[in-house]
Amino acid sequence: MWYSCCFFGLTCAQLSSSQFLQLWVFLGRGSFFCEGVNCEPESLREQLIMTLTDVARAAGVSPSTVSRILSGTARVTPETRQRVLEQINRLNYQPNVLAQGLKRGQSHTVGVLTQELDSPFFSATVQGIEYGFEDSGYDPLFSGGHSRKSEERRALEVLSRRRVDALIVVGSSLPDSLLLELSKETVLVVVGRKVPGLESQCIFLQNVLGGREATQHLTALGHRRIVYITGNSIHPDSLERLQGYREALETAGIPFDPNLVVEGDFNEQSGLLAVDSLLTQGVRFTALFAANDQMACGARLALFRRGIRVPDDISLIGFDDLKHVVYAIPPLTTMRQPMLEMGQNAARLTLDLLEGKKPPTQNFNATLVVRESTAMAR
Amino acid sequence: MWYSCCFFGLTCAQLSSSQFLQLWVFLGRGSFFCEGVNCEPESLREQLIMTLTDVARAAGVSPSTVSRILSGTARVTPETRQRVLEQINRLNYQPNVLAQGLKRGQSHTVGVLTQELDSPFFSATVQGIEYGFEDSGYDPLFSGGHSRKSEERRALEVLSRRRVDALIVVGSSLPDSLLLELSKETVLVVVGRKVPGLESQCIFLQNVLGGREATQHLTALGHRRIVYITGNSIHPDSLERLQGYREALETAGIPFDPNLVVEGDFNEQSGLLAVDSLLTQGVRFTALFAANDQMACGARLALFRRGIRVPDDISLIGFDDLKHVVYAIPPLTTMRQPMLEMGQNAARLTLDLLEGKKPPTQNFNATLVVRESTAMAR
DNA sequence: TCAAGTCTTGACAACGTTTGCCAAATAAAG
DNA sequence: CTTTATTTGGCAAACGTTGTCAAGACTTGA
Repeated sequence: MWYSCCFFGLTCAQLSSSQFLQLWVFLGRGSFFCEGVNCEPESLREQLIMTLTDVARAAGVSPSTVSRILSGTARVTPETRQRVLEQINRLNYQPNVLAQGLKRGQSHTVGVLTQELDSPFFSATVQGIEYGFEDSGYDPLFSGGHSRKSEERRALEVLSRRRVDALIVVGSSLPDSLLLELSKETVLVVVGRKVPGLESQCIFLQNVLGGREATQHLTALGHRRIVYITGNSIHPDSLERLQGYREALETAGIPFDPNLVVEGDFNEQSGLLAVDSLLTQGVRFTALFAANDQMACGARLALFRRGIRVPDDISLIGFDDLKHVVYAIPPLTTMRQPMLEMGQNAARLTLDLLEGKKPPTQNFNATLVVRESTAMAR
Repeated sequence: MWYSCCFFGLTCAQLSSSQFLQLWVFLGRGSFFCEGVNCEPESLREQLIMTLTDVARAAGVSPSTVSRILSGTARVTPETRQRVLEQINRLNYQPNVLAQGLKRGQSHTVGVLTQELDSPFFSATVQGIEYGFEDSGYDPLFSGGHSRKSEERRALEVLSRRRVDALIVVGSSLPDSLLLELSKETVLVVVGRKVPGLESQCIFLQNVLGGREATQHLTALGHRRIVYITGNSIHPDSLERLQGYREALETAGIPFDPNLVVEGDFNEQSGLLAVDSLLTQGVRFTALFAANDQMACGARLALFRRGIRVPDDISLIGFDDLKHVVYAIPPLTTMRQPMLEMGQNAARLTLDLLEGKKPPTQNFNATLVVRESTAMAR
């Protein structure tokens, strides 16, 4: 590649890359832009990373002035500002965030601790977070603790080395106590989980309400023997939805039958297994409420394998409203969880907290979306 | 909050947070750790961020020594090393990556430019990338250009401000020319796309092979009227798979019928629409090959709505092998695309490139996974 | 015993910013 | 034409590292 550039009035065309570099080094970066000097902007822009000092030299002012203009805390003549801005543009200057971070003692980065990034559930939340930080000056730095606890601690370490200004924890298997500790050291927001003593910084769903509404939908359709497939049994989401399930049963005057509650782990396979064991045990039921859509899909397949029709024979309702369940066979009735919004809100909350504001806690509710997997009980 | 700490033999219990801080500032950070001094490690560890200088002071050596020990480029007495290591551990020192980056001129960060993070396709790749960088000392920094082009340029800017050492581009709608430019300035790896002149840094799938194999599977089952639902028409993936489709048709001695090729856009809805229009037009076919799983799901629903059975009436094959299609009704036959592996490989390749190695290009092939959505033509 | 090495360590100057402070330069007031 | 405000912009010191250079301390062989 060849560079053509002119300096001190001299025009040197066709410098090789290395010649160019030598010259550059010899003269010092700024020399090319001093008064009377004219340089092919393209080649430079591509080649080198500009610093604030370069800009200053090019505009004939001191670095401080440039810095102040950029940060807005400047009282400068409009014309100086104009000149500097011009050079910034011409040289395509990008401030070095590392240096800024070092000096200011903050990295303008927010660490996001997630579990599996590939779970459809988490990825929606994560995307919401991304959206939420757009144009805020802060960038999210994702670090996955791949649901193993030791990994999560390692991930936390990575984030701390990068001096993140705040932390968003999505789900996570970290104990409440550690999160409480963390919240003392740094700005912390928790998504999809309710940490006692930290409620104002938690973004979570009204799960018992959701569970109740899902079950009510089924009872309203005349179902009385309704199976609930739990998620990972220690997971509060699952427990709370179970609570809602029981409440709805009670208001409908249906006695709670422990045999109709069967354990899953939030994955498809567990939903399939749950239904299988139910069916082989000969348990009778007319509707299924799965603690999430993934298990509902698994359950659906188990029913399909046995030739049981949905919703004609058995009604099925899920939870989350994953993108693809609109195209399930039949399209799945489910409780929509506004994951994108929750993620966005987490970002907003973090930003507010960083600015010292104390915004009010926001409640998120699951909403029933009726599709074709539920029908009147026969 | 109260701190209790002892120094110079004196024990001061119950210092308030501000008193503690005053003392700290007055004595200088290191003072607390000098010989004969004993300090509640917990409160300190939580409270302050340790610097290399703190560690040096605590261990009674110079910062340079600590730095050398950490970077391994040191010849130090074992006992000094021991002493320093002890302090590092005790103070829970985490190096400041920002400062390191500034000094060394590299951030140990790799920018990852993606489109929609919520697409199941991309999220798998992204996770692969994450895995690939684990324990490498480099961290991926994700930045989503939400498939709008202007966004992508903005994202690129963000990454450049953060002085990323390398760039991984996943898909992206950025023009080839720009990628070529970028590859001159920085280490660049492209995933899921083949940029002419940059093949050795591209991780892509042998799409025509995949398309051919998918179609061959159908022809082998006796199908002769096979529909191909394209992806976004300008997308090379879709075009190459079409190419494979045509090749397979030719070897099977089946004439190519343009009426059997119908346009989609990689989303579920377009698959549904495609089948709908085919059916209302009265086009006859016995098998469907969708350019990705999402469209296959859409197609499946369209067939379901019309009471057409899969695979009894019509066979259906997808592409990608998304996680959830194992639980489709019926489980979907598809071409598995090793997205996780490709992501991991992208990370590895980037790492190698950063180290100046020139690893050989790797080929990725889609593999047929037969499930229950395809059957012999009647 | 001394010169010439080897080893271990510390001082110091960067890296690219930001910011407090201070000195010109200008404008306003006497 | 002073004196006093007010603006404007430069100097220099950080921030937490790293790497070069050289100074001591200690060996070694003559």
